[in-house]
Amino acid sequence: MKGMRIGEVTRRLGISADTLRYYERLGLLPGVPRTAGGARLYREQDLSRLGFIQRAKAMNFSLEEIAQLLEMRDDPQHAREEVRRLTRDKLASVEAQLERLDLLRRELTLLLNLCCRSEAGCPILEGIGGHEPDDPER
Amino acid sequence: MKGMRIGEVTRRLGISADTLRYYERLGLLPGVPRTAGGARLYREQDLSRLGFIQRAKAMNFSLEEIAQLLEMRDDPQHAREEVRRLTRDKLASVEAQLERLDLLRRELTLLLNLCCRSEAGCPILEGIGGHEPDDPER
DNA sequence: GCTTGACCTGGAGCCGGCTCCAGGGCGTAA
DNA sequence: TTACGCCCTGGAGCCGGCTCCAGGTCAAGC
Repeated sequence: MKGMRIGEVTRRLGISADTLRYYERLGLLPGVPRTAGGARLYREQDLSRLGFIQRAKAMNFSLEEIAQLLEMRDDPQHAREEVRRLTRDKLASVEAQLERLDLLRRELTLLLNLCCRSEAGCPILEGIGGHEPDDPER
Repeated sequence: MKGMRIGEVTRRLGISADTLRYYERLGLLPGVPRTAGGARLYREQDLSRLGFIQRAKAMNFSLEEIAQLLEMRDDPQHAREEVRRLTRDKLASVEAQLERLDLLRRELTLLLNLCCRSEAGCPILEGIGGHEPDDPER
């Protein structure tokens, strides 16, 4: 047995067959051999590559970025600086997103706390809206 | 003058005319009056509604959620519980996202630090990949 | 009357990342 | 031989939130 078929891979890695074929079309997974009948036969290195893709995805890298990382993985000699740059950029964007979300969290928390204390009106709607709702009578 | 035309609104709020019409199609902005010639005439309450939409968007509410918030804003009597539920849900999802991102930030930071110290190999690629890259020779 | 600019409409296109489908082939078992 | 399950392909559809386009109307200025 020189490899496993696509159904086996979906069972092992939890990636759908459609997605596996999609990755191949994108060029993320080149050179997967076939049976005489045309079925894909994934080798160990193909599974390893797919694992890499899954972990990079879990780190919020896009498929395009993952394609770059894979290129570097295939040729690590001249890659270190680039990998670091990509990683630094990703870290920066993650940190920016964290900051935005943290601000958002504080605002939402504040609104909820206000809402618990308020007797009349809805502080959440007012908090978002600034002022009174539309008055259709005027 | 009973209102401003769409170009004026885009200048004031920074929302494109296409987007304004799109919001109207979605039902977020009903009942905008027209000139005899068919041009939209936005009133104060329409601008206020658009401001509400912008702020809710900045709080990561989707347009669908914003539609619900607007309904409640239009009828605040029976809305408080629902607004609070929506806000609580949003807060929960923001917190979950924050947690994921914070983990990610720590992993990326760790990889970058490793990379600065390492002499051979690329700890980032190895960190994502687990083990050796594909060997095309075998 | 003509040009210019702002506006209108319905519909298509874009992004990323899948997901689904029709219509076929391959291989094994009964 | 027929049925079944797995696999193949190219292409379309989906999500949200716009964005763009062609072709038309309206209003003001010269």
